[in-house]
Amino acid sequence: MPQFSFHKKQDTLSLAQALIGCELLCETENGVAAGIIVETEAYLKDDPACHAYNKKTARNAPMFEAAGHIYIYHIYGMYQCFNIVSGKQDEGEAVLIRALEPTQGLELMMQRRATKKQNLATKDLCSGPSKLVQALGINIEVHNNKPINACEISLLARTKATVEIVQTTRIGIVKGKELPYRFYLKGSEYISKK
DNA sequence: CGCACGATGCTCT
DNA sequence: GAGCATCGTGCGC
Repeated sequence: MPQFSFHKKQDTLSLAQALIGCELLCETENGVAAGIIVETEAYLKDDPACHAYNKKTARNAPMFEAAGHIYIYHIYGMYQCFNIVSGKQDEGEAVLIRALEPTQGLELMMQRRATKKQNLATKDLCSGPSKLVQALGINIEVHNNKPINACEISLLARTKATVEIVQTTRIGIVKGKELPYRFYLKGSEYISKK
């Protein structure tokens, strides 16, 4: 399986689309879990919703690394979100991975995502940015600021020749709400709500 | 099914 | 001290 290759010239919006259909894997001591990326959001440097919009800080520092680095942050106290850094070095852009279609390690994902309710449906395992982080066993302490494909997390090239992609505004933000920077696989039942 | 709300703590002002 | 790129539960239909 060929790895996804990052091109220096590829801008963040085009990367956000290029990632749709690629497989994301995470290997831990418990095994491998993986899924096809079906939903992404781009965060650009002149974008008020972007974590790198103001200043470089301890939290957003990974966003200023080279394309292909991993940027993970804490949100709402109990969750984490996973991004792939894009743009040029020091530009501060990234793509948020919002949903996956589970492919490997379904049993493992079930255990990691277990709640009070039993038998979580496959389509609910990775249908949100923090859900997929849980399901894959991604952790800020372990994976933040590492280069993808040179650590426990791998990104494989798309196997289908073409995919149909829909573009909309982003979800769950207030600033920059009108910008059409969200992309998802047309017709997928694995994307996050709305 | 949809909607409203509370949990929970890191990050930056 | 306020805000936050979220999620699960509980309730009403």
